[in-house]
Amino acid sequence: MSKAERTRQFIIEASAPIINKKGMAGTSLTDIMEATKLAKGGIYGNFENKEEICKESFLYLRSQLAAKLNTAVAEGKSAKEKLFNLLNVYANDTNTEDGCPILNFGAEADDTNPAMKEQVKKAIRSAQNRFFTLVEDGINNKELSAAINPEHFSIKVFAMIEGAILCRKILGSDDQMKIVLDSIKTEFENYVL
Amino acid sequence: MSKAERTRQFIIEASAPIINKKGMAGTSLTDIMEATKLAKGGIYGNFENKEEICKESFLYLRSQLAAKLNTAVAEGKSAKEKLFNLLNVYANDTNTEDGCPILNFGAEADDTNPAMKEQVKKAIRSAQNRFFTLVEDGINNKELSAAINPEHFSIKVFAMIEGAILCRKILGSDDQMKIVLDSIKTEFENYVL
DNA sequence: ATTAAAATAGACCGATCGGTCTATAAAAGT
DNA sequence: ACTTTTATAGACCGATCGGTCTATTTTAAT
Repeated sequence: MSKAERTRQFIIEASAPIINKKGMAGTSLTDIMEATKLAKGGIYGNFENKEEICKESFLYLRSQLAAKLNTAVAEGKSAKEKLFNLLNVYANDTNTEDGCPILNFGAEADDTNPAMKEQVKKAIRSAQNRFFTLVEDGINNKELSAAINPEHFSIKVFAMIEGAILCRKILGSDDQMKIVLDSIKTEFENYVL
Repeated sequence: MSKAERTRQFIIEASAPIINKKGMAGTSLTDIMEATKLAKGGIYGNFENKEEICKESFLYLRSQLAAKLNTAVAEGKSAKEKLFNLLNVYANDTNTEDGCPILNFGAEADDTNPAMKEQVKKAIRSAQNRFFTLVEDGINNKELSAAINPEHFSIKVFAMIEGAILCRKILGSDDQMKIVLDSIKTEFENYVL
């Protein structure tokens, strides 16, 4: 990895949490310069513009979270264990400390930034697909009743979790997240054979 | 209503949809001047600063949506009808065309604007309470089984709808919203006596 | 160690930001 | 109709915005 590549990566990792917190429009280059202790030249030698930093920051946050979620699933031995592990990642608020990047970037990008919106779209599909595959595999393995609809379940669960993340941030409490996750678990249990 | 009061209200109504779309940081005074066809003096004669415009815009959007939702509930004759009417408001995307203000303002305000965050908190509580009261009344009226937990139900439903609004905006499709709302209806039916 | 290439600092740019102030215009009270 | 009060236009402000460019430093190849 060349110096520039390392610097580029360093800038992304330093900027991502700030942009996730303050938003794309709300984060200035000064913020990024302070976080990286780099001057303008150091930043713009590695990125074309601020938007590129935002995009790469989102992709970084997304991949970081995805890695945790995928590991959680992989470590589960049964469909139930996989789902519960997965939900527990969301339950642990240090994993989405500054809020879910899908929610943060999505809410800002929807009407203003089509390229970003497209990236968020991919992230949503991928997150939902993680639930979908888990359930579908469970059915195929005869671990789960065929009565569960993988598509509907994955959509509902993802929506509920995103909503709960919003509530957690604004209300400043885990209570509702716990209720939501417990309810998902309870419903899921009905389909475990 | 004095001229100033009317102008103030006019500014709010013209600004609210823009701020809801582009965000607080993303909306400039130039945007507001263009939308209102007013000069700086006209704006700042009626508001102390941009933040006040943002706050009032949120309150306006919130009350507009709340009015629709409350009407929907009021027009229902049974608990079931009330809930279904309520859900149908969310289903109709013209009502949350530029996204739910709770989601838009909440995602932006959480880490940067404590005063705004407080307003969003109230809005969440109020939205959840609408579901809660509806269910509780239904139980008291013997319309609903006491097996339904009003608190859990209201939290789950609110979270799911907010998540579905996000998905609708980003995915550009109503499909997931429909699935979510249908699923809420189906679950609710289990408790209708 | 020397040199060629790559990467960074930071002065600088025009544009735009939110916000102020005064002179004018529009309302409203008499 | 006249006057006083209120409200708005728009020039103006310093600060900050994202971004460029060159001089210098750092890295890496020889």
